[in-house]
Amino acid sequence: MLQEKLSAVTDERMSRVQGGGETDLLSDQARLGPSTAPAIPSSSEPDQNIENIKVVLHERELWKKFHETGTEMIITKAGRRMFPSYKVKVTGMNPKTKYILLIDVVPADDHRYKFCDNKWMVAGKAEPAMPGRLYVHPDSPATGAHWMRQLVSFQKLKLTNNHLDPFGHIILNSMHKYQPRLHIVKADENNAFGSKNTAYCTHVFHETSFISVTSYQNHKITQLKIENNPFAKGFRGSEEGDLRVSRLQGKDYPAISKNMVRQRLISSHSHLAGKLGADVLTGHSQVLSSYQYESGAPLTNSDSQESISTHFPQSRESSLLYHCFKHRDNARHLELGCKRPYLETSSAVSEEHYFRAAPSYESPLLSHPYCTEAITSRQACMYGSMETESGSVAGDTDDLTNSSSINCNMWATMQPYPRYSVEGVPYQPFTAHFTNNTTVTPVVPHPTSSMGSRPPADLGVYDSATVQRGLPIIPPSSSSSSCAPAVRSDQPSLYHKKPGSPLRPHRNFPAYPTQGTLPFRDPSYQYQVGLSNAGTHWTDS
DNA sequence: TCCCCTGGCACATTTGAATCGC
DNA sequence: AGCGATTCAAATGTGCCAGGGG
Repeated sequence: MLQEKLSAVTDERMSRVQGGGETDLLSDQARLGPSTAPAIPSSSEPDQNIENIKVVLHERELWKKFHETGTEMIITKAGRRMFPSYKVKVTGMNPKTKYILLIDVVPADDHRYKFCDNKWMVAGKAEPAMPGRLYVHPDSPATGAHWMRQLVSFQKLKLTNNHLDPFGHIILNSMHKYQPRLHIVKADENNAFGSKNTAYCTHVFHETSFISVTSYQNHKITQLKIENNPFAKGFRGSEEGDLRVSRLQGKDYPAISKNMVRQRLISSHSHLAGKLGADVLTGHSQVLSSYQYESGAPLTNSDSQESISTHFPQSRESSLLYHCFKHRDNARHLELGCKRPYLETSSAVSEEHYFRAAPSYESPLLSHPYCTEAITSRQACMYGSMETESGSVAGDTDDLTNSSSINCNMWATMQPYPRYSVEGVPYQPFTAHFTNNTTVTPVVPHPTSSMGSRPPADLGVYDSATVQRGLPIIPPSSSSSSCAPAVRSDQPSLYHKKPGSPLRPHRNFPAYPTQGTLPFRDPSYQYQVGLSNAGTHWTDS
């Protein structure tokens, strides 16, 4: 359910906020003016409005450094942390209200890239999207006071290229560009997942976009990592960071890494080209910059040969996508929004515990940066078949903390390319995983049935039935009825519907960890199979 | 041949248990 | 017995590189 809610981001109001890396809706409105930023709906509880939450990216300058160079993130089979790590300072929360903070990583476009001539170039069309997953902050759910008390760090988030990753890491394709997004979900006893008052907002910092790689391509990025990452201190010690290599190889002379050679050759050979690239960075790249992305368009230029360095503007105001969504209407809207695309569900599997969401970056959102009350008419599909479970659970959740068994959770959701869903690109199923302390989850998949036989999410598209049950299904090759932009009418469909699509195992989960059976530090511990239902009670952390 | 990925390596940091003293 | 500080080993996180596969 949460997944779907989050996915609904694409179909909901999104606003672009600039400056300071802070998602300040009010200031954004002031900047954008009434035409693009409707006044915030009045509320009887202004302090509790989730739209008042401000998020500031920690170490934004460092992020910008990487961004200007072209951030690369290593992905490995075992999972690799992000560096810089994703940390934010949150303000504006209601100290007593409980929130869930989570991150997903969505494709920035549908291109595959290659590092050529010292810059990133489009190398073709993106491979099928990986199974979408969410990383829920271990402290979730926690009170606003908790989140605001200190920096919120997502440093333990890991990226992997293992399509069958059993640890719940975020699965990405190598040589693809991605954009992390922060979601803040308001959830407490009176406003839990699945409730009609559920509210959440999404924050996107463009500085945090990156290209996933299995080994660093840009030597500058390598150096930045070495210089700034404490774990890479062992590679410091020389200006080029290659002294260690010489030591390791027992050489008396500094070794030149392959990468360095390549970089230097490139730079010397294409000095002019590099200059041109720099111009690109500083020039029209800025033009391409944020708006395209924010508007839901791919960041990359349509020209397949154009350097994507344009996507890493050298300097620009920190811009981010801000999306605020709030359920004020009854659940009917949500249900309608979800059911419509998935009506012809093949109720086949009972893996109804996965959330799927189909967020998109459709431009219409920009034109209506924020509009909470008006959203109900076009609620995105945020709820699958959560009603049943949520309803039954809503009241026995006081023992969330006690029921250590539900420490981790994971669910699938749909993740479309920003605007490609219209073009038939299959949505990615999302699998969120709650880390150890998470006790509240939108849904509770059965450890054995749901996870074990889970369809593959890498190409996942859900039919109407599976969506309601949270079941990923094989993605249709293309579907015009799929995405929000295409169906953005009253019942925006964020999912591709392909009745009869066979279900495929999401991945080969070995034995799904059961609650309390895994060592706390065991990676798999984070990925509890079970997802508690919506409407669970929140406990103070 | 080229590009990309994998696994192993050495080094640094982090974590947590064990120990000690108060 | 309880608490805090310290120590130390294991676990974890890094980038680099050789080698392999498509």
